[in-house]
Amino acid sequence: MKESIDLKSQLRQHGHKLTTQRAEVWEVLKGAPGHLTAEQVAADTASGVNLASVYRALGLFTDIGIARESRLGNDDAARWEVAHPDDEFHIVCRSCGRVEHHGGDLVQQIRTHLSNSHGFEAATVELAVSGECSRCSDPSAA
Amino acid sequence: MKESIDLKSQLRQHGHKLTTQRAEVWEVLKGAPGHLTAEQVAADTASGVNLASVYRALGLFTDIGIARESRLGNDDAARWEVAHPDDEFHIVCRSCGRVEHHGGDLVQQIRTHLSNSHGFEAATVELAVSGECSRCSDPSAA
DNA sequence: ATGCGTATTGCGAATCGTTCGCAATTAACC
DNA sequence: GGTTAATTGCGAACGATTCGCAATACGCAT
Repeated sequence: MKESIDLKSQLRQHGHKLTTQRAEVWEVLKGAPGHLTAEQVAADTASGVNLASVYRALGLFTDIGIARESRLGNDDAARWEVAHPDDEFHIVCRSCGRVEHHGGDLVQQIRTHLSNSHGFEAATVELAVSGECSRCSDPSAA
Repeated sequence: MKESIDLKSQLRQHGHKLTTQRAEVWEVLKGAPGHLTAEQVAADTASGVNLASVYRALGLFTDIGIARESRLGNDDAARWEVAHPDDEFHIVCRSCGRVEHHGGDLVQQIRTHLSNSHGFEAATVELAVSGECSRCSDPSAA
């Protein structure tokens, strides 16, 4: 079977080593439900990878394109997640605090619109929406 | 003639005083081309308002809804601007570094899409796009 | 398997943006 | 003009992130 992303080869491709710490950080990131702060990642690593090293690993993953960093709404700590193949965006429910990912073509539509109407070629599209998720605005949907 | 926003009455409405510092911060914000960091605002005030006070003023303006805070892409400092009546979004050119505002119905489309397809009622929509603006991707447009 | 050379780690100190505590000041109302 | 509570300015405190550097571990060749 094929793992979504082969960390070792990705690192090698960019001239970096596969270390146990990087592997652990990657595992945590892959296994996490949503976005994690560096601190959360550090706490979840099997051997308690040093926070500074976690930052370095996450920064590296982001640089080589296998992770994505984002700074949601009001929060002041950055969060990371595995880079999904396609654009996606976050919606933050301000009632329950949940952060959900949304894929779909919305971001693609945004790109198209910007390109057509404004001649702007979007490299990254970061969309953070806060509001009431269906679960919170309509309790019957719970 | 009618000023876009009457600072004094806005403050009063929410039980706050109009101080010279707040007025200066407001002037800077209104007169600024784009988003400013707190530090930039402080530097631009006529009498050199203290940075902490600038933060307090900006926070207050944001709370009462007459300013808007945002944290663009890679930058790690928050920026503020006068709250425009409608949703808008920022596009950051990674070549020239310019930050442009865009109004239009794009954000409204996003709201509609989220509401219709996901039952999510968006309160705030923050969209930050980075890429190449037309000026940079096509030098002839300069 | 072993050793080498370099990338990487861990630690603590440094940095940056932002907030806090508190004494001195000042706006709003009489 | 006087009273009083809100606000300012300052410097210290804070949390997130980065940096410097000695110790360590990976990848490669042997």
